[in-house]
Amino acid sequence: MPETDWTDRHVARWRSHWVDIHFDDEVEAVVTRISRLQRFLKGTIQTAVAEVGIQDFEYATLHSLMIRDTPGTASPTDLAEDLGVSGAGMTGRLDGLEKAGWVQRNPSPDDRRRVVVEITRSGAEIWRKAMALRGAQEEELVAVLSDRERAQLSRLLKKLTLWTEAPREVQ
Amino acid sequence: MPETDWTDRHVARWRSHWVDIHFDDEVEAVVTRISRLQRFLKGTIQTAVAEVGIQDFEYATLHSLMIRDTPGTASPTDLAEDLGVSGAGMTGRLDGLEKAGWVQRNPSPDDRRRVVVEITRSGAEIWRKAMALRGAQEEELVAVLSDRERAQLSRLLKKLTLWTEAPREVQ
DNA sequence: CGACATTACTTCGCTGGCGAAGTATTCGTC
DNA sequence: GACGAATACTTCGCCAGCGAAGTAATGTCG
Repeated sequence: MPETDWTDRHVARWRSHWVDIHFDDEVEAVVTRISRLQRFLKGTIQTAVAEVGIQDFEYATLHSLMIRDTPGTASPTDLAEDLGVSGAGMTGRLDGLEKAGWVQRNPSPDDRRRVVVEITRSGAEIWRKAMALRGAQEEELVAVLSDRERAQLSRLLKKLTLWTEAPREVQ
Repeated sequence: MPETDWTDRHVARWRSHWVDIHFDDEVEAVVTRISRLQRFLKGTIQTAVAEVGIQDFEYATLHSLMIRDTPGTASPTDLAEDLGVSGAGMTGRLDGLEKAGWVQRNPSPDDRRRVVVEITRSGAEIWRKAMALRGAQEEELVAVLSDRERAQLSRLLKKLTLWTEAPREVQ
């Protein structure tokens, strides 16, 4: 008897209760598993950042600062867009990060409307620590797949992301 | 030249900037793509529920009520656990849903501490409408894969979810 | 050059959600 | 069967984030 995961049980339940609603098992399974994996990953980040004494949204902001083309520096607007938060929300985040000494806000020399956010030494340090913990947990997860499977999964996921990222026609 | 997605560019950027940090490209790619797909799916739900005039967390609560073994009825605690919100948060959500007439709170006959949440006719109706819109968009996404690829992806994802759901040893 | 639109942030009022404390009920056990 | 622990919610005070309005600087174009 093959092992079942939460999603298998979910789909079976659905099948028996909602026979009248149009519903593709395989689609629902893929979508549900992606959601559940993301929930798990969110949990790993949560424990990783808690360990170094930082909050998840603070880590996310530092992370976004570090993974860009100009590592460690960006405008509040860029960060807000990357992280999917509003401008107002980013102002609040930066207030907190600045008070904690993890970033610094400087006026832009070219454009006096602009602000340049820069990560500090201690900000980069705490980010690295959280990164390491988080990375280790992610590797543990993906380690259940062989190299071949990992590449296969990556390829299939990329087919989906390419579609989501493609500019959509406006009807 | 093969097409690149956001994740490819992210990994390449990482490679060039952070050569000193331990980092597995394939792991990062898988994890990042899952996150980005989830973000996309969250967006599709957002537009679907907006169309029927309901908020995402309201939809999620109704959904959780409907997909369980006893469709349409549950305790606040069950719902809170399923949805990953606190008890206090669930009280707030139910207050809103009840005021909108989509659920009803009744005292449990067996245990006077308990509350039985039940979906109303209009609650079930609005849930179905949102479901249909959401389902259509998800099918559109997964349709970029062939049947064979879809099954393959589902199988690989299941390998991961099984691991995440397995009871972990306490060290 | 000057008026109007646009851009880049910040402030403000409000809302969803959290953890802790509170209330009521039921369970366990001596 | 009485008393302390556990369970099931709700209330309370607080915080992150949102949209809208506000402020200041820069573009645009007649």
